Amino acid sequence: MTETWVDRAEATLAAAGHKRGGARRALLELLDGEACALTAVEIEDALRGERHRRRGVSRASVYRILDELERLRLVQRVEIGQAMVRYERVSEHEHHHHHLVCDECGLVMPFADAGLERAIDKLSEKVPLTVSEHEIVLHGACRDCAL
Amino acid sequence: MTETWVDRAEATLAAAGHKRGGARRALLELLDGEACALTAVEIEDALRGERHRRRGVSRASVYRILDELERLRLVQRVEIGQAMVRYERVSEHEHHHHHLVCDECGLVMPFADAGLERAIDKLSEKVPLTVSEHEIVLHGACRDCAL
DNA sequence: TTTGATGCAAAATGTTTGCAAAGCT
DNA sequence: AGCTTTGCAAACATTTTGCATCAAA
Repeated sequence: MTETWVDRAEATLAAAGHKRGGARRALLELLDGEACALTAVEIEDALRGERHRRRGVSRASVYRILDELERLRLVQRVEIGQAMVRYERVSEHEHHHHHLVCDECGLVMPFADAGLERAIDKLSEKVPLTVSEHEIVLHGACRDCAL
Repeated sequence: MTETWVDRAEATLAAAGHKRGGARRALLELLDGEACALTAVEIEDALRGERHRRRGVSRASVYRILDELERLRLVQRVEIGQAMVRYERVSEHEHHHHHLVCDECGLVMPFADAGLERAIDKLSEKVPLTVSEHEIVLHGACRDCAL
């Protein structure tokens, strides 16, 4: 891969008429390194922590930036029934995935399944809605909690 | 069907040691008549409106009652990315269904698909989680909004 | 030097809790 | 009577907004 997600995001933002900004850059870099969905508070905390020489970003900015990234389809909202919304980057190359949620401890894991995607795609054409996205969440108990 | 959902709910509640109450009864009757998921506020408003000679129920009670009904698996939470949680009754007889959401106008519609359920059930066994429930949401534009 | 980006604080929204009054058994 | 249920208001948590300041082009 020659273009990182951060690069694509920056390009998309520029094309949409945005100037650059340190807070947004830090947030993009954080999301690029995350495998799965984070909440706004988790993002804020991760950015405040000094690891990776990142700068702190105010919560309002976290929300504003995520909102704009979502509008540009660079991140997607993931709702998994935990009161808080989660966000994760949308990658062009990687496989689309969904989420497993442990209702005991709150653990969130990604999963992907080609058969399921096929079933959803086929279904999407038969439904009274022009489908643009779909979200699947499996709830249950993770291995640790199921003991 | 000889037993309504309201009857089953009342019986389940009684078995769990609950006394009867007018607010809960009104809420049960409302949910029984609803085809799809409602938010707490929609429930409160529907109950305040005098149609069906229903009584008003305070918002705190709406939440408390829904919470208990969810614990008893009489209603289920539905999260469809609209900031508010929705609730709908769980029927033993009717087919399990999922949701279509119009991101333009907020319309929520139910749908069911046996093939999809099969795919999910099969998948549920292969995943590192003891799956108890699943939720599928298709987002897009409804017929009116897609014009 | 104009326009967008950001931080801070206040406000708005959705949900939960504490407590006293009312209702069920 | 002794318990649960309910309403009201206050508390809470998350998200959004207003406004002044700062930074990019």
